[in-house]
Amino acid sequence: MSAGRLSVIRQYEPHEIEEKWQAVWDAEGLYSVTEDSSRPKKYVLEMFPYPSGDIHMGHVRNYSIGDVIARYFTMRGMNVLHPIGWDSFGLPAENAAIKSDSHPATWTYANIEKQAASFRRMGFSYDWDRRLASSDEEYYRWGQWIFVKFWERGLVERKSSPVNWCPSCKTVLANEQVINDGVCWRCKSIVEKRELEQWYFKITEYAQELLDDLDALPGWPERVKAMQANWIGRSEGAEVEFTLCDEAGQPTAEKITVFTTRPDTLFGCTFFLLAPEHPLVHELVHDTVFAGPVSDVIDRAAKETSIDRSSTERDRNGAFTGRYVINPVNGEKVPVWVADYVLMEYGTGAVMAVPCGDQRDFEFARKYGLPIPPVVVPKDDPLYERLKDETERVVSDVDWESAHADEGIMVQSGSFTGTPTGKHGEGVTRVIAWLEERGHGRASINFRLRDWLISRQRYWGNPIPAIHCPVCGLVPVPVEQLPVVLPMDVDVTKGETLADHPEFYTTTCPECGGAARRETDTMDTFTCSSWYYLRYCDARNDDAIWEKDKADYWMPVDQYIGGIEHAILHLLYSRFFTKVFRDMGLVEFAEPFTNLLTQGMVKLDGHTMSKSRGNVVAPELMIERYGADALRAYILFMAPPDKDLEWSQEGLEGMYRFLSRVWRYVAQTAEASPLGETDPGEGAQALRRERHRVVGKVEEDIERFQFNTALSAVMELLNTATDYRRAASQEQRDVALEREVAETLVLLLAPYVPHMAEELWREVLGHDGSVHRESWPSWDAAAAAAEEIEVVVQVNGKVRARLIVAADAPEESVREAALISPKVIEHIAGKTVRKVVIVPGKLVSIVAT
RNA sequence: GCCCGGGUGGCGGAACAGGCAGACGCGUCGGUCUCAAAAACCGAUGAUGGAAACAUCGUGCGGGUUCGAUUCCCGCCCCGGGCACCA
Repeated sequence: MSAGRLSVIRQYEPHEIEEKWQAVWDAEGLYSVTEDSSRPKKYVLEMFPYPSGDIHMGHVRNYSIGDVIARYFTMRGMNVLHPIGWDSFGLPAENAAIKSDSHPATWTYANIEKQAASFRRMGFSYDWDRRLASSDEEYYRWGQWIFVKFWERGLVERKSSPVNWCPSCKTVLANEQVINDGVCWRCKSIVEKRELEQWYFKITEYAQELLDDLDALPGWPERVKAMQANWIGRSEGAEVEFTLCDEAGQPTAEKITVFTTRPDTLFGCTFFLLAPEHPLVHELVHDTVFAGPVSDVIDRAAKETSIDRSSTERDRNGAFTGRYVINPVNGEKVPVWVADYVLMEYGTGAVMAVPCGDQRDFEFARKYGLPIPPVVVPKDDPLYERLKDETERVVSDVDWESAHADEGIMVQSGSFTGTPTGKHGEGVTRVIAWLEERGHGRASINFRLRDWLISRQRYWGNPIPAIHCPVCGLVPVPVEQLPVVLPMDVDVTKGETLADHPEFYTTTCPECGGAARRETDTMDTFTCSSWYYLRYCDARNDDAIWEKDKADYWMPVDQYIGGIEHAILHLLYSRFFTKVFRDMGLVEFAEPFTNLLTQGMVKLDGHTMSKSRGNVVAPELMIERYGADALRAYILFMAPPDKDLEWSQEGLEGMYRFLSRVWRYVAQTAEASPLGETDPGEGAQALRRERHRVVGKVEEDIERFQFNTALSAVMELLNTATDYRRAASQEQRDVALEREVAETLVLLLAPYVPHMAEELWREVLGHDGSVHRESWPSWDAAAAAAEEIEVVVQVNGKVRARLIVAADAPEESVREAALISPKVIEHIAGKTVRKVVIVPGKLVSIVAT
């Protein structure tokens, strides 16, 4: 094209420009921000990375999404905070140190530098002044401060209970960190149960609010909210107290409380169950003939892994303890059994068994020959007619195949007989009222959520600031003595932890001054990531965790971007921290992340890229070949951000080709004589319309995160522009319009391909300032609208003709034009037109029979 | 079992809010340029039939609503994810 042109147009060479602009932006401080009350703020944040080594495609995708959003908001006139840091405590550093015979810190900080360099090469618009690493003393000291403050608020607890132990990581794990039926979230080993004394954050105190406030997060994916709601697992029901009897059946002073969602079925409780781990079990059977069989059940349960325990079709085992409890509703003596399907972790570890209404109890009753008296029957069951007026128990067994857990009518249930009932039925309310009046129970809510186990028996983490004093007990390290510095002379290659370092743990009690021992466990790394987004607001503050005004200016995060794998880990913990901070008066809001985008995975051949599978495509290699800009644009072009995508090298080449075409178009436009006449022709008008339409489209698409279709629209604009240039003669070209189109292309692409856009803007188009300080191009809906439009004509639902009509043509004339078009006449020949539907500006639908 | 997603050409994907299914890109095929190739550019590309005009079919399956359904409703199938012996 443009044959005979004398000057040589520069080609698109990403490597000649990318590093150059990265250095310029740094020097100009382009992405440093401060609070500015005159402009609306936006806080755009991607989940900070673990410094695992080289960056991978998942990073490229995550951070490219955030970068486009941040740059777009900046162009829209917002004051945008877009920080980066590293989640740099954690086990992989210890493992790597052992392998390479070095120190976790060496490995960690080397990786941080490596990743930071990669992020710079990608051209991400971070405010590097706010950079942080959670393993820095200036950071983790505030994590310890949080621990002490939580302690003051009664949110820290040290207790003994059955916990998850990962034999490979050699540490305990929180419930949230045990995934897929009992494997460690990090190393995928099968987790064991151990009874250990550990540190907890009392997240359960916030269970209700964590659940309720999900409704206040319309900007979160439904999927994530559903997962959190599931995890919190709220159940409504009642606590019921059963009095324990002695061997002779005489009531004792001891009461055992159970939680049930179906207090309306109390009359059908024919046995009572305790979890094998229940503290009372041993005492009940001690020195009796029942001790042997009960121990068998306990031993068997203890040997099972969580995998066995959760397998569905599983035999239920139990043993009678020889003891009884009294059913409060009818005074009946009910045998107490130990059963392996009762979980110590849920409710009180004791269950009232109602075999007619619960499938597990039903199966257990059948196996051990226990009675199954029906107490809730559906009206269509033959038992209903027989029992509908029976208040006393006359039937003690059913011929059912399974338990009846659905709605029905209460029978054999004393004064409640005849009451309709079910999960939320009238019977439930009435029985609860009855129990409350007599002091046998109360309405109650139970949560599946457990307290957050935060102690870890590993070196490379934030030391728990607590002291064990033989006199004063557990004492927090006073805040003015913080931080408890993690010593660097621990040799993890020899398997050492803080517990092997007397220099570390030997101390004095801050209360009594006596000899004491420092806590040697470190905190779960998820405690570090639960508040980093707040620290970015005031990252260099040495006097306070953050200045409240700064946090209140920037927070909450307007757009958070990260992987779905944190749906109930990091995202739940961070919500909890934020609510506590609010109660402490540190912030004014209750939720940290207003909008959440969970990006999909990057796959190759249908599998996630992984070193072990050997299907990793290295981003660095792609940058070398095609430049960071093409990589950024391409990873966004492949699919909407929340969907998984399949990597394709050919596709990346296509993106590079597109960028080269943009480059050529802009370069040729910049060279063209600006003296061209204004071209009133249809081609120029169409191009002008397309320019306006595309700006509007790209704007709309970015705002709903459809980066793929936004880029498609830019491609369409380029296609229209090159078509126009080819079709228009040299003399008639509207060079001013082409210049406008070229600048528009550069501005629209600036968030995606920041280096190329900058080079074209400053060096090729000759502007003084950075394209990244420019405003988003304006557009006008009227200018985007065509004067003439194509209207489709359907006859009986099939497209038979197309009409070109004026955009403002009245319906009646469109109707006439449709009915007289030759194709339509052909298809309605011999038929009667029954109906004509006109959709303005779109189509005419003719019904003829 | 319960709760979320999803199913559209050879491939990635598009279709705002019931209105031309397949935008845009990849791949493939054909062409221009070239001694030749690469690059670049131009054109074709859902399936079937046809030389073509065109016709019929087509968004997981079966129904329904509607002038008109990828879109709404009912009933299924398949795939992915979460929870699950939770009382």
